[in-house]
Amino acid sequence: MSASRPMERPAEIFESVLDTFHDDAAGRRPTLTQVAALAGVSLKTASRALNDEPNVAEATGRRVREAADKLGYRINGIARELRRGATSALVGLISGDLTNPFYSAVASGIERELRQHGLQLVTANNDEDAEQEQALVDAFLQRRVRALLIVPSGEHHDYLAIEGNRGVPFVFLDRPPDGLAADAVLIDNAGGARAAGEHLLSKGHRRIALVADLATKVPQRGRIEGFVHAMEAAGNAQWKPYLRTDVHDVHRAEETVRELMALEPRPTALFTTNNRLTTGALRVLHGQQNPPALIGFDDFDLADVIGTTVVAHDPVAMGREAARLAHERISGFRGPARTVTISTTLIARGSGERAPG
Amino acid sequence: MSASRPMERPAEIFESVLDTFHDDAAGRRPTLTQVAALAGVSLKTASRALNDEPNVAEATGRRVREAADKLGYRINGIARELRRGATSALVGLISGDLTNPFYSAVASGIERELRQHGLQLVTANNDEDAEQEQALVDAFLQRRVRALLIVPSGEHHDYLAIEGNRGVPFVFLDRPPDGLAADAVLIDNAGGARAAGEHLLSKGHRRIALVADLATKVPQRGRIEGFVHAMEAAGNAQWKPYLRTDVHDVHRAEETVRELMALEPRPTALFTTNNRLTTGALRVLHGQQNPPALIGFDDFDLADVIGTTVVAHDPVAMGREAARLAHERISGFRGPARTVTISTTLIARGSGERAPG
DNA sequence: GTGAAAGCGCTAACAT
DNA sequence: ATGTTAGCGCTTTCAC
Repeated sequence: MSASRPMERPAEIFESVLDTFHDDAAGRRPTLTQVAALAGVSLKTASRALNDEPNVAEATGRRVREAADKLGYRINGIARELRRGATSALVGLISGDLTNPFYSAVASGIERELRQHGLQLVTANNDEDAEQEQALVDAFLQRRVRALLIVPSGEHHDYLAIEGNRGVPFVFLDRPPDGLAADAVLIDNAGGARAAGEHLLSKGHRRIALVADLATKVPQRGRIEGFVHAMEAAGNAQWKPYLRTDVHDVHRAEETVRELMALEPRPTALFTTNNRLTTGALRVLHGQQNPPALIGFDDFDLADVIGTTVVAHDPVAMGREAARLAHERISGFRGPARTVTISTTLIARGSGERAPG
Repeated sequence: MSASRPMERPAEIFESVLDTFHDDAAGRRPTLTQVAALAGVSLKTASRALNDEPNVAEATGRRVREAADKLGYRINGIARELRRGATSALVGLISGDLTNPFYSAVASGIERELRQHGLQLVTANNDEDAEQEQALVDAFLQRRVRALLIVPSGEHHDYLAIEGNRGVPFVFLDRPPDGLAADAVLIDNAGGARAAGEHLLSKGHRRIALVADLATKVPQRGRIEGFVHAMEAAGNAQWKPYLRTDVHDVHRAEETVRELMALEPRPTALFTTNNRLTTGALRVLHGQQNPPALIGFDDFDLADVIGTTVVAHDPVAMGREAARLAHERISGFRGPARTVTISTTLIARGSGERAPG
């Protein structure tokens, strides 16, 4: 996997490839004018025939269609879009890497919903980098996408405010917009985390470790706060030495869990605040005799087989809802910004039900 | 796990963006002509300035850029593309649903590689349906994608032959093109499956069950044949009563494995030919006392934790290679169709090393 | 260094 | 029922 190059500006991004285009005459496609000529009709009649517009004689229509087939004609969507108002049938999604099942599930939900409305999804990876994200937003807007769905990496989104005004709807997923009013689809992070905390408390745990990702991200903060809330409501302070935040990848998660388990006294339970961290914890804990209890935020494949208790939610539904909100805007809805909250469910599979010590 | 109803946000927040559309033409973006007018220069000079072309006076350039900023101008990529030859910077990918980690990993590899070259990925889901696939190909060609990457569902691809000739490169992933010559990136299915068979034989297994997906698909046939080849080379025929094909989803896989394990005598080992089927097998076998040996084709997340022996390959690399082939065609390469084969590795993690009975 | 005119391939408006 | 004319917003001649 090659390292990413220094960031290009969007204007350049789309030029670099066009420069490499040598041979144009060879691959030039037939135009509507040529179809019309072959069929012996005017441009507009050919257009009418191929678009199934009224007022075309049966025989004329057939002749045009035959000519089109013969030439291998395919309508030029770019020209059509320019003429129809320079706005495409594309909807952009900017998110993290699709190898993360959360993002790919979201993308899948979006794609399915958009398809219902004849819209097409264009995906791009922000590499969890705010600058890259902004460049992609620029690139998409140049492309005249109909809407922009963002699982934001950057914290401040006020640079988007002007765009929202000009009629390109934005929908934020997972993290709320900051600096502008826009539609959003969020997870009930605090509620899910509180449920996890309460569940562990109810099994008698007190020394509960919290392993969290970057505390700068709003969803992570929500999960941390929800957990803390549960602890405080129960008057439990014994978890405090076991708080670990800013654990951002699987490797660091493994290290962190290993360190936690080496403490005296060691925690009797773990709560990991996303799928990556849960994976790391499982790698360390699996096969250990007398492992601590474990609850992970985010459901994952084979969690049932491994027996991992999780705070589950539905990322495909998130994508679907986001696409629905976007489509309503595209269709002309002009109301105030809306927020859809995706609920969470605690699924007990064993790991979260182990008793302390 | 359903979405709650949209909620409205506090009144202070939504005064800003979404309900202000009373100016000139509601959502219409400023054009280069307007920028030029504001800067007091001609259309062409504005174009030159914003595209960093030579022959623009320092001061003129600055004036134009200021005007563009002031108006919130963003170049209209559609108009540019039309003028430059009606071909976009988009590359299409048609595959199965992205919730399948194989497809999302492939998509991720493609996206990363394309980005290096200033190309953007557009994804679409064929729903494993040949008709849907053909419709998507049509849609993408109308969009004037620069290349089309396909993990095909349909068996016959001769309907693409005309297009390939017209300069839109196709790259097939996972399944070879049928009916036309085109680049392809394939997995060494037969080799990987043979290795799995030999591995199980070497541990002393003879009654080995083969659980395969739709035998109509070429990759599945390759895996079945590779396995059979290993059995025949070893002079083993005892596997034959345990052959099960056309098992297409997790649920059927569970049923099938359950049925196999109820046979007398029961098989001492299982080989499942893709990630879905392996998942199904694991659901049935996990926690069983004295489970059969198991090898799965396709690596998967947490296979190390569960201890599942797999025939691994690198789907991200598949995507990367496919994008590379496509980019070379886009850049003018005109040679004959090429095929890249992705190798497989057997990763022993325990489940494939269990001895018979 | 700058500008005027032409036209990419299509559709909308207004003929006929 | 069909044709003519005019652009969509930009880049490409070619002129100054």
